[in-house]
Amino acid sequence: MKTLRADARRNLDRLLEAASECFAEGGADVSVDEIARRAGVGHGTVFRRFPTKEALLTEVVLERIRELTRQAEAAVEEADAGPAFDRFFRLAAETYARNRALVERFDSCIETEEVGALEIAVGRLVWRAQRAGVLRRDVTALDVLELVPTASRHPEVILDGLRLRPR
Amino acid sequence: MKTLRADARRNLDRLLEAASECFAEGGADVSVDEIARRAGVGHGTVFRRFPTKEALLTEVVLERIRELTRQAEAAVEEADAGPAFDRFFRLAAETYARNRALVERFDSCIETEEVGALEIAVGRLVWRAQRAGVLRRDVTALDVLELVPTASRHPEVILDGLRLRPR
DNA sequence: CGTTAAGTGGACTGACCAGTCCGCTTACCG
DNA sequence: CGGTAAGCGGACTGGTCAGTCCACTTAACG
Repeated sequence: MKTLRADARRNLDRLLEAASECFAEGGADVSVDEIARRAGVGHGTVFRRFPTKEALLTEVVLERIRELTRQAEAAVEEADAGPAFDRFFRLAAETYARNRALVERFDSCIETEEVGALEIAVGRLVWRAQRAGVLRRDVTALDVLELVPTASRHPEVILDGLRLRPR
Repeated sequence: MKTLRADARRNLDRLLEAASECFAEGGADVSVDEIARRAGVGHGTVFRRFPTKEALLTEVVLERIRELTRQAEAAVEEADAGPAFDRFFRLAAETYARNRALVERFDSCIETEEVGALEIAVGRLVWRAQRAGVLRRDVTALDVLELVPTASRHPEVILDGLRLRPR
């Protein structure tokens, strides 16, 4: 993306901000008009930056996924594998709880680089926790990611279910 | 509802059948036209039986909930509380997995008699399992029902999380 | 400044959809 | 049968929404 004029840059930032809020609160069904209004621009402006509403939605969802990836990568650096996994898991659950669009559209992003990177990072977390004997052996990074959405309401139950049972 | 003419009765049955399939497969967003087409009736017919699309959707979802209630009530009669709970839980998870509309609309039915009856039946199952020492004490019937949707993909993890940990 | 290309926003289009209406059809009952 | 009310379905309406277009505005640069 080449350099934008200053006003265009400002509008794009406000647009992404507004879209992020709207999709988080109302899910994928909020109208482009609604988003444009919240950003304080005309809705024609939305379509100059993004060819379709879907493209805008995808960009917003991918940004959330990139954030999760950063969190997972940070957790991998922590000393203690068990708590590191727990912390990431709870944090991811909160992120999902605050982003309806993320829940609704995660699946349609499965094939993207971004989700690939997230899976790798979470895979490391999972591997370390299993190695440390605090996580069941039969779950993969993808399983963990699939469990995250529910975990916002019942984190203790899910985390208990994920822990390795002492014999 | 007074007695319908034979053809009207037949159309109503086909309509409910078609609506059930459509909402299960495509969620709440399938159009009334689509449902009418699948039922082999004109869409005007839909609106003579149900004042709004929402009313039809609610009827379909409530029927699924009544089925779950019957299953829960049957499970309460079983001798062994632990397996009875497990079986119901897995069965409910499958029902959710096959019905998008049920997942999307369960919450909006929370105040209905039907969900009340389901909560009571599941409450009995929960109580018996807790009494038998195989289910954690800190979950309610509503918690269990909230966990069901995820359980279609990872039943072992969720069920393990729900089990009482031996000290 | 003045020029100009980049940017803007709102009017417009076409598609879709829930819900209404009414002239035609048909099951039912005497 | 034949009369009739119940039932039917498709044309129609009004509203919403994604996406296009173009006359106007403005940032950027010499």
